[in-house]
Amino acid sequence: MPSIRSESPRKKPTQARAQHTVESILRATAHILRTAGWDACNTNAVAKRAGVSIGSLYQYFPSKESLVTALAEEHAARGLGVLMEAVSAASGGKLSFEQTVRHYIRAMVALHAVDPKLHRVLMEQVPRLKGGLDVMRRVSTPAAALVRSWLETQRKHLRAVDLDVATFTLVTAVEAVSHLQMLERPAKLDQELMVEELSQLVLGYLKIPPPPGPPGRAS
Amino acid sequence: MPSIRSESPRKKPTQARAQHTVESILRATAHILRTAGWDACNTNAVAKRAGVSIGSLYQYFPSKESLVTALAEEHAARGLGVLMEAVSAASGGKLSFEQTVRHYIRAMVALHAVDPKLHRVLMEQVPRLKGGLDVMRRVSTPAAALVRSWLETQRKHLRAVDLDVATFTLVTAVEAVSHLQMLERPAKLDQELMVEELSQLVLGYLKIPPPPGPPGRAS
DNA sequence: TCATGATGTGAGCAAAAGCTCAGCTCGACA
DNA sequence: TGTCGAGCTGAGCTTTTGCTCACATCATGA
Repeated sequence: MPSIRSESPRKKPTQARAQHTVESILRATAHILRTAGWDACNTNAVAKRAGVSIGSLYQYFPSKESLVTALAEEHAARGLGVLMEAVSAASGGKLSFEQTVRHYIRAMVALHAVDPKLHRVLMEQVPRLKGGLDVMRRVSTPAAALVRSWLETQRKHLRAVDLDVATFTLVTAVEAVSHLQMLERPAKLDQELMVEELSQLVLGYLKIPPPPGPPGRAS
Repeated sequence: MPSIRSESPRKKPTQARAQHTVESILRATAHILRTAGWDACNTNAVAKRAGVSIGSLYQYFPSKESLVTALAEEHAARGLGVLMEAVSAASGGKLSFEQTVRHYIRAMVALHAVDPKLHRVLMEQVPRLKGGLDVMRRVSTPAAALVRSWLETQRKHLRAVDLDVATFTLVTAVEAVSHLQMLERPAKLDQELMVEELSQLVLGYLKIPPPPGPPGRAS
């Protein structure tokens, strides 16, 4: 394993044939990561599954890491796209605060349902690859900004919170819970219930608490 | 990399000298994982850092995986111990519901502060190792049971929730948020604030909501 | 003191996997 | 029909690394 050997930028595919080759390679990588896991994902196996020679693979991806990173980038872009779509769909002003939260959460839960196994492998392995942290940041930063700026417009519904802190807490919690739910699929906990629970979690955290008094509570 | 070659149980150390060897090996493994990461953690490097020969390492750990798994087991046991301690410390009946939640969360946040880098590597890599999922389960199952059984005693403070679902949601969210906070250390978000935010998150999710009416809220 | 088993050593084997390169095919264009 | 370059091939080189084994050393009980 010669670690970092060549970091020269490889040629970009121009002809349709080459586009197809690159696409096959990425699809094969995703398939192997999803079904056989990180350890089984070596460049020879990817090339074989893609139906191209190992040499072709290295024509477009200078290293194994760059291959996985490229796949992660694609995966991340898709995720960010879903979030942006959800935001613009909810920005008509027709939905209440509560309804909007539920809408976002439903989008996130649905996103995690798409390809949870691949998502897991990428989340676990990409951060330690060269450039992997950048890939992660290129999604998480705008995603957080999107959430934060929405929260900003909803100040009147919120208790006194620091928006940065609240964004961090909410994004992390929603991501983690919906991710793990997809992987472990606990009995009783289907997607729709998950949306409900996460909405409770988020709303309970954000909403203005009632003045203490009447409602039955002890201590 | 001969994958699975020998799975024979290796001898358990009996003399003090051997105990020390085993301990050195585990400490070296932890050190390398923490400071140099998963890729740098090969058996030769571990042996070198531990100051023992590679042969000695294989006398006690039949494979690289068993070595990491053993470390994970130790790490996990420590974590479960902290939780159990927190539960017994809070079981005097002197603390209110809110105070107890805060007490648990403080313990969890403190736990994640101990060795976050190592924790991250183990959480990311152990699940895919042979027997790794069992190690994870041997902590997460009793931990969840502990939380669940406490919630059960607090029914009168809770809104109508399925305890299994609530346990899953809370444990996952608290773990993920405190873990990520330690790794990213966002400005503004110190440990004490984290405890506060997570307590808000958990209490907002669990507590009986107020009857709709007077308190200022829109929509 | 000696025997015996536990413990420690490290050169080196073998397999895995990243990656190269010399030469091939294919297709667009003149 | 010929040229030229983009694209494709796969045997095999090289490095890494998990792991073995023949031998040395240590500790303990008789």
